[in-house]
Amino acid sequence: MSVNCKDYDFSLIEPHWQSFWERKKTFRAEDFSDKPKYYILDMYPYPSGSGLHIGHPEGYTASDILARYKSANGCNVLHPMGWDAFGLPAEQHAINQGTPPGATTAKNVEVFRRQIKRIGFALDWEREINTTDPGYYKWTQWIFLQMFKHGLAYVDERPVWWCPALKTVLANEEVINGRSERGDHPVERRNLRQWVLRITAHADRLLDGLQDLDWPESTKRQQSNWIGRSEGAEVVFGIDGFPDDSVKVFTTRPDTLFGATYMVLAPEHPLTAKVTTGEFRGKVNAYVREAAGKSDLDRTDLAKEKTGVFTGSFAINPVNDQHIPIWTADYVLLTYGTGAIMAVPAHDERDHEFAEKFQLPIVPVIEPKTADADTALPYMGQGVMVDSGDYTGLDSEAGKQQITADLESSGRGKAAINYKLRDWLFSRQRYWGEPIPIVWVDEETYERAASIKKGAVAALLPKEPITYLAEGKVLCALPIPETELPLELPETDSYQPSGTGESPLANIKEWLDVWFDLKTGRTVPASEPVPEDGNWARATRETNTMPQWAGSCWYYLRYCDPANESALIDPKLEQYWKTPDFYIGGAEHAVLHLLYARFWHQFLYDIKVVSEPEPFKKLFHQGIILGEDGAKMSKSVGNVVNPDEVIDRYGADSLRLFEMFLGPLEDVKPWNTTGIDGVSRFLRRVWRELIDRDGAIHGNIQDGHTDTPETERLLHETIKKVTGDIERLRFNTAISQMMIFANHLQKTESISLATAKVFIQLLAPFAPHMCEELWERLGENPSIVNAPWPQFDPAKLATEEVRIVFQINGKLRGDALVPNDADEAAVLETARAHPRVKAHLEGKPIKKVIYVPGKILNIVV
RNA sequence: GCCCGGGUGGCGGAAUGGUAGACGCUGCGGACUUAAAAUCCGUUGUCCGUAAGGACGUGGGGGUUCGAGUCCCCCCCUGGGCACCA
Repeated sequence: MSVNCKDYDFSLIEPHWQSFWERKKTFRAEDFSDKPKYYILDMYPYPSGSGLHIGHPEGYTASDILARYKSANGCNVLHPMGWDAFGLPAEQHAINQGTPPGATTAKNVEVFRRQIKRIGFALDWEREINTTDPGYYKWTQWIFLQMFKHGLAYVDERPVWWCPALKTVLANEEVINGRSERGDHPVERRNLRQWVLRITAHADRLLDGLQDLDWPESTKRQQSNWIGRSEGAEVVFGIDGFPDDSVKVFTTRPDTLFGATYMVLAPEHPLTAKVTTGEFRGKVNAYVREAAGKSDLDRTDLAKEKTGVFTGSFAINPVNDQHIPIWTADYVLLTYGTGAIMAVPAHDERDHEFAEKFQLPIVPVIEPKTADADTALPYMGQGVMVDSGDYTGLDSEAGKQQITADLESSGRGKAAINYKLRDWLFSRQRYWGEPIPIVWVDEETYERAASIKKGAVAALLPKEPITYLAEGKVLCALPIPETELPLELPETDSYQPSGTGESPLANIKEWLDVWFDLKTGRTVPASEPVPEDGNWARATRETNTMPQWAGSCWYYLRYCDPANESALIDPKLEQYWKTPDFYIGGAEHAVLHLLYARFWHQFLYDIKVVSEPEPFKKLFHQGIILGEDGAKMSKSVGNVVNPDEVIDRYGADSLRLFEMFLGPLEDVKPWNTTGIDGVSRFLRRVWRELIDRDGAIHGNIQDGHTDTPETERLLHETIKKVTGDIERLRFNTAISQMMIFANHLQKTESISLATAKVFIQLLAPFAPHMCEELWERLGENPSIVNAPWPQFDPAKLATEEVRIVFQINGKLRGDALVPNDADEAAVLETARAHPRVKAHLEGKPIKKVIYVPGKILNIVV
């Protein structure tokens, strides 16, 4: 039923059709439909307290246009929405205001849902998910347990970013220039017990898998750089005076081994203290202490000037037995390679800078091959080896192979590959995250649990126990099996961090200390008596929670089977929906989310939960919308545009249309308040052309009317252009074309009803509310979504005459209409008759004529 | 420093090597109106010219081509990512 209004009153039309779609479940995705499936995924939002901002509807509108277009093309479209709702802000709100994070989150989600529904997206709301629902995070925990079982999760005491203000540990990626990403507080290094995921085990697969993905090249390159694979060799150096020790270094240039004039150990390298000789001990100790106190920021960004001290010892170069001094310097990182380098100042920039400063010898061993090459040192390119013993004269590439092979056969080295990628620090000392489903027991208890045949706990144990040393006692990790999941967050009144590096959960004693059934994994508070049946032992729960990335690593799978209580996803549904066919979201997730999710997906592939090796075949990044002043929108600058206000004033269809009309989807572009008047005018004009002042079909729209050839051609041009532009996500030019058609409509006496309907169909994915209303008023049954997408007829695009442009020496001098099939001679004749062309040809012999049929005739004189 | 993008009217932007500036905004002039809003018509790259027309014009400099915003080389500016990764 259409809306009772005569004018284009979006405030009535939009809510009407939104409720129609909801009642009729218009956008419900049908499991196992015979239609081809098309799965469109938006990066789901974090429901912040400030509500939807103008950037959200950009990507969502783009995916929505595609969803509606695919539906009209006969696809069974899955287009879901959900909430990435764990995270620090709700917890900080709890600390400040005392409101439980769950309550804050629920409220924020409600606001987001209402705001998103107001924009009229073709979403299947029955599949809505929320990462903080126990029914959802049960499976996040389940995946963690599988990783635990397969040896991909481990515990390590390691230096991490500690933020004193937030009283929590941050991941590398949450630290920007030595300050916390959230809150901008200073951070420092501290050693803490952490859960770590072995993402490095997937380094090669994560790199190789990129190849076949239809992703923006820059995003692939960013991931590839992040993984940072480099090939080279590990070389073993002896140490003079320490016959039982040796130092391994990693180098990508084994061909420069003869140019190694000193060695550097990272200050934290275990051998640094050991090889330091008496007279240098004081200096070295002081240097190491100082380095330990420095943040990575100080060690990298600010340390333009290289520092370091000599240890007093000498390393022995395996290729020529040369003794070279061993230094320690903080430009060598413990966490990359072996934490030690051979320094080749003639062929490495950093080593060169260091050698110059400390007056260490610089020995060139590679000569550029081309004569005109820059011979200044350091020379980092390839070339011919010189002063390199038996290898002298070899090409550096060949020398690399040869030296590596020789080192390998003499046991003094081997080919090696290194990555910049580090294992993923996976624990957070926070309340508002998924609890890690682990309890800690002593060694003896662990043995008991491991020995229980057919025990749910024993079935999840990794090959090697995960242990750590606490106050002299070894503690072992036992999993809480699936039957006991979800492990829900306990309720509490205090969300304050413990301040000791442990999460607020550590303060909840009743939850923390339990009796644990070593067979089934059941738990009972330790304050209660031990249950009589079972294999009970005392245990302490893990208090760390998972990082916010966890939930988003697999959410796209859950949309396919959101309510399943017995599996993450039903295999049959996984087979049907597979992975998203199209994924859209911000480029800020180019590395982290997209890399972590790929890692989890690859793991799920290995354990046969999913059947495709990669989660996101096709990816697109929408650009950021800036404030009207060209600056990033921010509350403090006061240039934030609120979508609710835009909808109040112009309607959701205008908002959608304008977000798409601003410019290319992938571009960063400024908002423009007056610009929205243009698209709003366009919509009102379309309405007025089709609907009379009394609300009925306009008199100019006539059933059975024969359109002029011009109208017909323009209609088919528009079908072609809009269709092609949607396929290529070029929505701004699709809208331009529809504006051109509307402008024509206005200048045309009458058009057929059929033509009007086709035009409305083209516009419907962009402005769905108004088009549903018009569709019905033109006599069709809703929903317009179900009408098959219009096809253009190439025959209708052809014209009998074409405009040929005349150029003389490449300069435009006129044009004329010529018959379609005119040959060069005929066109040239027409051109020569053209007064302006004639004037420019006066007295000049024609040297050459270039004729491009249908386009141009260029006369060279 | 390294790796990616991007520089086109007053503004957002459009242009398979073939009419640069589509479409929209703004500005200006006009119609309708008592008035306003809304709507409609015209106009809007720069310079010369009354006009017809001409010259110039896609960050700068060179090149390829009958023809370059588009392809090649050098440079400048700008946005993003990484940053002592051996």
